[in-house]
Amino acid sequence: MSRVADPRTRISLLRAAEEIFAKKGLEAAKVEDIAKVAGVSKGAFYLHFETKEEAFLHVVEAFLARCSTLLAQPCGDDLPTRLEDLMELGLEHDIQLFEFFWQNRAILSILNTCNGPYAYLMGSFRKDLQENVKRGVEFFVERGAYRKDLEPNLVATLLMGAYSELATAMLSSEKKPPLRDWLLAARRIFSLGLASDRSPWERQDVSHVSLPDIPDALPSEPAERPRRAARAGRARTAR
Amino acid sequence: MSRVADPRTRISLLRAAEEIFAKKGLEAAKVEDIAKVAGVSKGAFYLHFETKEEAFLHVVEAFLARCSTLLAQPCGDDLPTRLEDLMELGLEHDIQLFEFFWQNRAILSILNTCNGPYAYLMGSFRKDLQENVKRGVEFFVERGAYRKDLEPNLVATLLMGAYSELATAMLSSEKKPPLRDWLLAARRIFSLGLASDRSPWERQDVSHVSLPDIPDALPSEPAERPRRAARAGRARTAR
DNA sequence: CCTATAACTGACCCGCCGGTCAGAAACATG
DNA sequence: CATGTTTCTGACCGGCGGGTCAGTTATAGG
Repeated sequence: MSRVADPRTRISLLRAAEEIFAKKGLEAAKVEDIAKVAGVSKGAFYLHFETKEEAFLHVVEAFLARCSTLLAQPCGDDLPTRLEDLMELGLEHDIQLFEFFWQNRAILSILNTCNGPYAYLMGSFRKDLQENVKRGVEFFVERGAYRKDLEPNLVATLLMGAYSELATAMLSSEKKPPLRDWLLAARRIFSLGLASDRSPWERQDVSHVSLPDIPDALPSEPAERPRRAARAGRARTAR
Repeated sequence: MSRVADPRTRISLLRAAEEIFAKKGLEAAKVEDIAKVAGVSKGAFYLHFETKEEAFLHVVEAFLARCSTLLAQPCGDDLPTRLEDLMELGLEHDIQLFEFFWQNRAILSILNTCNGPYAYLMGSFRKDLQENVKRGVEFFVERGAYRKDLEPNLVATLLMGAYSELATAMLSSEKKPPLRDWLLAARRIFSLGLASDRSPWERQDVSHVSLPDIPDALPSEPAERPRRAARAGRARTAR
């Protein structure tokens, strides 16, 4: 007995939420819009989510969870011993990660819109990353590949910033950039910058790498006037 | 004749706007709160600004304008010729910039809260920076200090990301960090990473540099429940 | 002190949007 | 097909907060 829920409803709601939240941010996103994009009524939305915030958290937290598993560096004992192989492995890991980011770029761009009470989402994400990168740096320092005098937290901050900026550049790009080239070039620069004397990383040509001329490709819509209708006149006086 | 406007009113309104916008973001900030913090009525606010958005733009754009002038690199002809001096000058410039950021950290943190139709603010800021950094890189490449095979846009992206992450770490710190140490360490790493063979930058100890253990010092208030009162029960059913 | 003018106040207005609920529609089962 | 059960609809509610304006207060000038 009883009617069975259309399994596509929930999924299209999540999809739509992803899209609208990414475009407008949490506050400015309207539940009606989400429902409309999903092709159902507002009532249906509230059958699947208690509040707008719950839907938001559902989308974001699910993404963060998937990120966490991906971020877990392969730090077991089956690591190659040769430095070159280690670097190669790291590069592949980077590429895989960025590939994932590209696939989920809509959700990723939501993270930037988390303000005020939801800043902790972005915060935990960063912390996760930072901790991870820091461990990687320490690993290489211990092995003597990176200089001993480096402050792992500082280096991790720089690395994280550089890579997250790369990710941002990717987000604002229409078509998928040459991730391998980008990440290889980045790794080269940091390898040379962090290497200890006895690390034999040679310089190589990466001139074929292309980056959007300037990442001005921000898909900024023509600034649709927000919320309420604009006022008629100017401020009354008082300068 | 006529009453003269209390000159402190406008200023305290701007101050208050800065504070509230930084704390809540544009959407969640309430005009009443701004007025209350400024110690005037809501009506007074609307004597000085046409809309909430206008006040927001006023605060942000004024800051961006000041940034622009600071960002203009000293690329005249009175530049020193020795590479070491050039680096020293660049470092001083970095320090000055970060000092400015520290002084204006409240406004700076507003930029992150610009979403949707106001994303272009952050966008133009980044573009400005990127363009600037890129020119710097090209300058060093031309002089033979950096490798010729580097893609200036890619390098600029990495640099910008690294430094803006540093700035973020600074923002989430209670007391002013040792900017000179941070920036010196960063410059060392990138110098080594970008240098051409014939650049003679020696490695130096920077182990005394300290960075907050992990920048978890995000001043995230205990997640004050946003906007409307929460609902009582759970979502009705539908799984 | 009187008057004109502009700054300032705060109670009020009103549209938007998060959330609700009575009823319609869909489906399973007998 | 009748019946019970659950999904789904969409008109509706309520309150929050941006914006207004009639009235009050401060000041300058006469």
